Amino acid sequence: MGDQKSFREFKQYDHTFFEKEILAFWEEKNIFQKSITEKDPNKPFVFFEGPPSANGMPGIHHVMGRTIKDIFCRYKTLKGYQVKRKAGWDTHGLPIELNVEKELGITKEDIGKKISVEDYNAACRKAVMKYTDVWNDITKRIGYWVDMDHPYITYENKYMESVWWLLKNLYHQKLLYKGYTIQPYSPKAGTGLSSHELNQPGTYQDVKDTTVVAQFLAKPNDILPDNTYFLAWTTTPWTLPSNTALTVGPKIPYVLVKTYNQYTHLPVNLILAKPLVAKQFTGKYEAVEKEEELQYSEGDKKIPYWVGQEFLGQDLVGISYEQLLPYTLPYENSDQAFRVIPGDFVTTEDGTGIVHTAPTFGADDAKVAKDAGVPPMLVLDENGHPVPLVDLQGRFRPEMKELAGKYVKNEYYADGDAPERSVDVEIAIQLKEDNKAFKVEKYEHNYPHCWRTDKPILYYPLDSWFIKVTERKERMVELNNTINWKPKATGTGRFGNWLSNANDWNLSRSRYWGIPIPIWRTEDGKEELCIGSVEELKNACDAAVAAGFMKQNPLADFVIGDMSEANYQSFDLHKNYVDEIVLVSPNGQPMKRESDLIDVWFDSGSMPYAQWHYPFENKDKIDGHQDFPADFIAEGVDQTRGWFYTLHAIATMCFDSIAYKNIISNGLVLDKNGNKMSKRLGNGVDPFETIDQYGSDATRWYMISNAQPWDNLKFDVEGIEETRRKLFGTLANTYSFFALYANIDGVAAQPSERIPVNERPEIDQWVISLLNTLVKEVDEYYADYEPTKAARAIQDFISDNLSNWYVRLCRRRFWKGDYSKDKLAAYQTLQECLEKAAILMSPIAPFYSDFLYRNLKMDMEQSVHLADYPSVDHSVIDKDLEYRMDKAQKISSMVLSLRKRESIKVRQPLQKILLPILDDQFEEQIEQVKSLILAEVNVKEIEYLKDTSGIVKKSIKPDFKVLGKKLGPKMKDLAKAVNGFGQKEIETLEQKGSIVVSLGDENYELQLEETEIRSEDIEGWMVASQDGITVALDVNITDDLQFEGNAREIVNRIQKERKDRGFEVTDRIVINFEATDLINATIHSYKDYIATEVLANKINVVPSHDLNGDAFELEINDDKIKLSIQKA
RNA sequence: UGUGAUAUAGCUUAACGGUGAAAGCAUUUGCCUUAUACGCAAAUAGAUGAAGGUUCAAGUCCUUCUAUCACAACCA
Repeated sequence: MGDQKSFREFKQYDHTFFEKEILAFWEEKNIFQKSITEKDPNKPFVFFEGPPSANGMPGIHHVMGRTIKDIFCRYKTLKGYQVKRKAGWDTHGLPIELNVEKELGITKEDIGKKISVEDYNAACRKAVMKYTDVWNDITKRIGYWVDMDHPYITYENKYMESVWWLLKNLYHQKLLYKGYTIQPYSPKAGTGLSSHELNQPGTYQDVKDTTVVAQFLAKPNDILPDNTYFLAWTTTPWTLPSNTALTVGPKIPYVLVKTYNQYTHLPVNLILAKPLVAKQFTGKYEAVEKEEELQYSEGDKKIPYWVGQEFLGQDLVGISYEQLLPYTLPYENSDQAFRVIPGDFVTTEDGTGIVHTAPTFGADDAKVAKDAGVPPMLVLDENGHPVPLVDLQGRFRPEMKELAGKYVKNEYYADGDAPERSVDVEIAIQLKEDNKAFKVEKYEHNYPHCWRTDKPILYYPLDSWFIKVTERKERMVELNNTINWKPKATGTGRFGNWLSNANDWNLSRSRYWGIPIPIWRTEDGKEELCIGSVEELKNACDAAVAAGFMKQNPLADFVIGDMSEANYQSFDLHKNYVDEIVLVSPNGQPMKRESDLIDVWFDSGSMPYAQWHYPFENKDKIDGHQDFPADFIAEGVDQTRGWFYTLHAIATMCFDSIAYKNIISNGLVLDKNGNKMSKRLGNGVDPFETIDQYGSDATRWYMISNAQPWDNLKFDVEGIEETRRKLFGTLANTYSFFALYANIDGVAAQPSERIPVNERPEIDQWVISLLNTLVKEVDEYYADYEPTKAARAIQDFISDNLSNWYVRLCRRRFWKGDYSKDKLAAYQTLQECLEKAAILMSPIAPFYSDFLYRNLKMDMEQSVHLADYPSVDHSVIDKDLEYRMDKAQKISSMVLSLRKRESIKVRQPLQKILLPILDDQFEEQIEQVKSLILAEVNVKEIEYLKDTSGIVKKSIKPDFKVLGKKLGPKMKDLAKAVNGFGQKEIETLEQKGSIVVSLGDENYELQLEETEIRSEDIEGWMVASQDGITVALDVNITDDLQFEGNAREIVNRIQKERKDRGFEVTDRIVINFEATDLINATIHSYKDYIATEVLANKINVVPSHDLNGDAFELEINDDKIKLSIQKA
C-alpha cells in the first residue's frame, strides 16, 4: 500500500454523489464534444432529433423517449461512429398561440385590433422559449446527450426560408393546389381546427340534440306510387335547408311502408331500410298483416302500418324529390339537385338507412354529392362569391328569411341571449305542421367541441391549400417497405395502412404565429407566384417598388448571398411582415399573399433540410447524403401520423427518398395501474422528483429493462427502487469488495503482468467465458435496436453470475494468504468483468458506468463514453464450461434445498451427496466442478450412483421434435407407448441402444438418442429433482462433523465480534476462553483452523475468573462458551 | 366506427409450433455465512382472457368474441 495510488472506496451506492461528480466531469472536460470530434467524420451515424415544443413542461414519458434515443447514439459512438445530434425546438402552432391568448387575456378577434399582429407574434416568440431552461435542465439531468448549444429553431428566418424552398419545390411539381373542403370549424374561435385539436381530451362530449326524421316527397316516377316519402334522419336539423341529396346504400334492401303521419294523421307511403323498420315504428305504431287492415282515424290509440314492396338501394338511385325547405336554390346546377344518390358509407345501424345529404356541412356528403354531380347549397353573397347558408359566425344568411341572423346552435349566443326555441326546434315544428316530419325526438350522442371555447364545432366549407399527397401515395408505400420499423407491425400496419389511404394534406391554418404560405396571388386568382427564397422575395419586392405597389423594399438591408446571422436578422418572414408585401404580377397586377399559414407539422417534417438551411448552405449534407437520410430516429407511437408521416411525405415528394432507415416508435408511459397519465387524474409523474429520489440511471434502466420500448410501460416507482437495489446496489457492492481487497494487496489499475486466461482457475475461465458471450450478445441486441434484451442480459450477468456466484465462491481467494498467482488471477478477472460491464451498460446507465469505469481505471481523465466497445475473444468462450457450471449451480441449489428441508444449517458440514450418473460424460463434467459444489454446500464428497438398477428410478420422454417429423400421425401412439415404459424397458433401451415399440400394425425401432432419460428418485433417500438431475443428501452427522460444525460456528461468532468491535480485517488477535467439555474438545481438534480463520496468534484456555471484563458468552449448538478477544 | 397493438402466477415480464410453462417482485419461512439485512437461501403459487379451428403436436398459427390501450375519425 503505502504511497501507491489506491482505488476509491465508498460506503454505499449514492446516486446524488456520483451523478453530480460525473455531470461536472462531462462539462469540465467536454466529454460530449469529444465523443463526437474524436470520431471519424467519414463514419457517420445520422440521427434526427424530433423537436419537442418548449411550450409545456417535460413529463416522465419524455425521459423514456430521450433515453431510447440516447442509448443508440451512445452505442454507435462506442462502436466508433461519429454521431452528431442537433437539438431542435418546435416553436409554432396553435397550442402556443392559445397559451399566449390566455396569458394576455385576449381572443382571436382581438388580434389586429387590441393588439397588433407584430406584438402578438413577439409575445409568441417569447412564450415559446418559456420552458427552455426546464427542458435544458431535464436533458442534462437524465444524461441525454444532444447539442443544446446549436439547436434548430423553427421560427428562425433560415429555417423558414428552407421550408419555403421545399414548398416551392412541391409547387413546381404541381403538387400544391387550392381547394374548397369541409373542415371542423369553431365559429367562436374563428378558425378551422386541425384533427389533432379535435382529439384533445374532453372535446367529444355527450349532448342532447333535437333530431328529426324528415319526409322527403318523391316526385312522380316509374317505381314508387304517388304520395311516397323518403325518410331521412338528422341530428342537425339546421342543415336541412342545405339538403341537396339523399344517399342510399346500393346493396341495402329498402321497403315501402303504408301508414299514417302521427302529427298530421294523413295517410303516407314511406321508404326506409328494411332492417330499420322495427326501430322506427315504435310506440303508437302497430304492424298489420294485410293492407286492408290499415284503418285509422285521428284519436285512435294505435297507428297501423303495413310493410309492402321491397327495393334495393340501387333501384332508388336517380329518383327526384321535392326540396324539403325551399328557401333558396344552389347558385349553379340546381337542376341536378334533390336526387337519390348512392354512397358506400350508409349503414343500417341507426336512422333510416337513407342519409340526409348537405354537401356544405359534411365531408362524406360533399364527396358523394360531387361524385354524383349534385351541387352543394351555395348562394352568391353581396360580392358575388359563393357561400353556404350559414356565415362564419355560425348565423343563418338573409336567404333564410324568418330564420335569418339566428345562430344555428343556441350555444353560440352570449349568456342569456339565446332564444327559447333553437333553430333546430323551429325547423322541427315547421316540418311537423307541413307533414314533412315523421318523428321528432331528443337524442343523446357524442359530438366534438372546440377545446378552447367549449362550444360545439361546425363542419364548414373553407378554402385551403393542399398538397396532392394522393398522387405520390404508391411511392410512399414503396419507400416505406425499405424502412426498418421497430416494432414491425407499426410500419406495415398502422403506418402502412395510413399511407395507402392517405388523403391530400391540408396545409392551411388561419392563424398568426407560423410560417406563412409563400404564395402571392392577383385578386382574380389568375396569376400567382410562389416564393422559394429570401433572394426571390427581395427581387420581387424590387419589381413591386418599381411598379409603384410599395414605397420601399422591406428587404432592402438583406444582402443576397450573405449567410451571416446578422444578415438574416435584418428582416422577418412572419405574417405581420410578409402580409405588408404587395408584389407585381407579370401582367402588372398587384398580388397579395394568401393569408393562411402552413400546418406546423410541415415545419417539423422539414427539419432534415431546414436544420442545415438547405439548400442555401450545407448543400452537400443532403445532396451528398452526409446527414440524410437518418440512420435512426425514435419518437412516441403517437407521432406515426405526425412527425413520422411528415418526414416521410416530404422526403418522398421532394427527394424521392426515405427520411430514416431505422425507427423506433415507442409506447406510452402509463401509471402503475395502466391508466393514461393526465393532469386531470393527477396521476402524472414529475420526472425531476423521480430522478432526485432514485437517480437517472436507475430510472433509465428500469424503463428500458421492464418493457420493450414499443410496449406501453406501466410506470411504477417500486420498479425503479428494485432496479436500484438489485442491479446498481449489487454492482456497487461488487466494486467495493474489489476495491477493499485490491487496496490491501496493492493491486494496480493497469497490471504489469497479465495472467493468461487458460492459466487461471476454472471459475475464472467460466466467468470470462460468460463475459465474452455477453459482449457478443449485447452487441447484437443493440445493433438490432433491442435495448430491453441488452439490459436484461447485462443485469443477469452482473447480479446472478458475477456477484452471486463468482464473487461469492471466490471470496476467500481475495483475502486469504499472500499475493499469489491465484489471487492475482482473481483480481484480474473481476477487474476485467467490471470494466467491460461498465462499457456495455454505459448507453443505458451513462452516469454510474462512467463512475465505475473511471474508478477502476484509477484515472479521472478517462471516460467510458470515449472507450471502444470491447471485442469478443472467441477463444475464451467455452460452452462446455458454461454448461457444467450451470449444472453445479443447479446441484448446489438442490442440496441447499435439502438442507433446508432437514433444517441443517450450511455451516454444519455433511458427509456426502449421492448423484445418479446416466452417462459417463456427465460424471466427467461434474467431476470438474465438484470442488465448487462441495465448498458451496459444505459437504465432504460426492458419491456417483452408476449401476443404478433398483436404486435410481428413471423416467423417459420421447424426443418429439425428431420423432414427430419422422412419424407424423403415429407420434401419438409412440408417445403413449413410451410413457408406459417401466424401469425394465428403460434399462433395456439403455443397454441395447434401441428397443422395438409396437405401433398398432407396425413396429418401430426406437433409438436411445431419440429419447430423453432422466433420474427421478433414489430409493430410500430424500431427494431433490430438477431438470432431470436428482440428488440425495446424507444427513447423518457424526461426532467429527459435529466438531467441525462447532468450530465453524465459533469462527463465525468471533468474526462477527471482530466486525462489531471495528477491528481492521488485517488485525491479529489473542483469544482467551472457558467452555464446556464438548466445546473444549472441538477447539482442541480445530485450534489451527480457528486460529487461521480469525487471525488469532494464540488461543488459550483460562479459568472463568481470569477472563477480561469485556468477555462475552456464546451459545454454540446448545453448548456454552465464554471468551474474550483482544488485539495482539 | 375503422386501423393497429396487448391479454401468461397477486404484480412486472420470459418461453425457435415439440408436449412436464420460466424468472424477478410480493407473500411465508429460515439465515446478521469477515461485500452487501437496501443482503442471502428456501417454500408457496398459474389448465397462458373466452370459444372454435389448423396440426401427430398450439401460450405460440388461423377465425370469432370479450376486455384494455393507442391512433384515425362528420353514425347522418
